[in-house]
Formats: sequence, structure tokens, C-alpha cells
Amino acid sequence: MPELPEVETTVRGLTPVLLDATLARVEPRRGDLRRPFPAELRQRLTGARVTALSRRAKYGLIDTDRGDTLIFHLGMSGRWRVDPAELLAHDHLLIETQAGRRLALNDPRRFGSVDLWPTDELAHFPAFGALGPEPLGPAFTADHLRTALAGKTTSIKLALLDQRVVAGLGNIYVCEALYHARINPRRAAGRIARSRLQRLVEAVHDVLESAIAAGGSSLRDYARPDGELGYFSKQFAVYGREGEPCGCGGTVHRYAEGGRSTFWCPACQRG
DNA sequence: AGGTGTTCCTGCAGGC
DNA sequence: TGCCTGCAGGAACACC
Repeated sequence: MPELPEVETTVRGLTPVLLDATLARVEPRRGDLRRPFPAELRQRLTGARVTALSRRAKYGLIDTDRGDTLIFHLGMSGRWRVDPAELLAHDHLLIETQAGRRLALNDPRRFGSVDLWPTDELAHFPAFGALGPEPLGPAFTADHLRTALAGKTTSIKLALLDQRVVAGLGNIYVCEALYHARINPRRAAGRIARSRLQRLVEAVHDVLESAIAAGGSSLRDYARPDGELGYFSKQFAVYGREGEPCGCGGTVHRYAEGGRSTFWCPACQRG
């Protein structure tokens, strides 16, 4: 399930394949994912040279020398397959470089998206307009959280999933960060002490950085002849572990809110 | 307006 | 064994 660390890992893995490469062939194999593919995708990208790859929140960005940026979102089941031996069902977009490298964007559930936007207008890309700070960037601080969460009565769990508060956290890492910060996920977002917000910022840093580090090591998979971008299976402290023992001797619990599950340890997360 | 719920899509796990 | 149901996820949208 691609969240920020997986997207970061993906971008790092795509970089040696695409950076400075000229795109020889671009072929959508169906009309749409979440949204239709841009009508001009093939025409704008074919023959273009990739000048940079980066990430914003959970979006991957591929800049070309024609002033376009291809913006991809992996949804929940999206991944780039590198030099696939054969095409699979749900390989929805193919890219081939002049050097003969091949990429297939595979996304069975089609929650992902592909857009094309002028590079110098990225701030006006609809999904980017209201994004909060990057959780690993300098603007993500306890002060920022205090301001962004002030007066909010919704739970801290749901508030952290709001991309306007912080950009790029999903269900898994919000659960994990709240656990490590020892904060009750149901606590009203606007009623959390500053010292706990500081702990939360540090916990977000820790869980994301360790996940990226684990993902980096899985890039070895990349080198395989039919290599796919490996998503690391990380051992989570609480996520997906309902009923299992917590390290404290308590038990991991689960509840549903806003249509999704929250995993937590009531013994550890009293704050 | 902020908070909450619904929808999109497919694969898979679990239950009967 | 096989079918059915429900769940997983991010983001956009509808509603109160």
C-alpha cells in the first residue's frame, strides 16, 4: 500500500532508469485510472528527455525538457514494474526509453492517477494547492501542528490523514506514529498538549525515515532482470495486529472510524 | 464551515 | 469446494 515512504522509494528506484533518458514510446493501454489519462500524454512525452524526478506528498513527479511534469499517484495498489519480461493484466501505462529500458505502471484497483502539468505551474495543480507541509521537511513542527489543529474537535487520527494538515501520511503510518508518540488516536486534535505534539513530530519522522531506509534496501530487487519495484513488508508495531500482544504486555485493539480501521494499544496510548 | 459518511475499484480472506 | 460478503486504501464529493 503505497504511502509516502513507498512513493519516495519508487522515485529513487525510477531515477537511474529515467533520469536523462529520452522517452521513445509512451503507450496508455486503457483510457483511465481514477481519471482519464491526459489526452496529450503520448504526444507530449514521446521524444522528451527526463530532466528530474522528485516527490510531493504521495505524488511522484517526472519533469521533461518540454516543460511538462508527469504526476503519478499510486493509489493503493499502484506500482511501477521495471523491465518486465511480459505484460500483466493491469499494466495500464507503458514507457520505453531510447536505451531500451521499459516501465509498466500496474494498478489493479485503479485508485491511482496520471496527470500532465506545466512544471512551472505545479503550485496550481489542483491537488497541490492546499497541501500541508512535507512531514520530513523543516516546516513540519510542533508549532505548525498547534496552529493547524487549533480548535479542531475531530480526532487526531483523522486530522493527521487530512493532507492540508500534513502532506503524505496515510492510515498505516498515522497509526504507527500515534503509537510511538503514545497518543490516544481518538483524542480531539485541538486538545493535545504541546509536549505531546513535539513527540508526535518526532514519531512521524522516525516511522517514515525507518520505512524509507527499509525500502531502500529492497531496491536490490530492482536489479533483477524482470525486476519490480519491491515494496518492503515492514513489521509494524500495531498496524494490522488486532488481538496480538503489544510490547507492553497489553493487547492491540482496532476500531473503525470514517470508514477505515485504526489500530492502537490502549495501555500505551493514554495521552 | 467543519465534521462525517459515501463512492470509486479489484483481489483476497474468511465464513458458511 | 464454491460462492458470497466484507474489507483494504486515498481523495473527491455530498450532506448536515
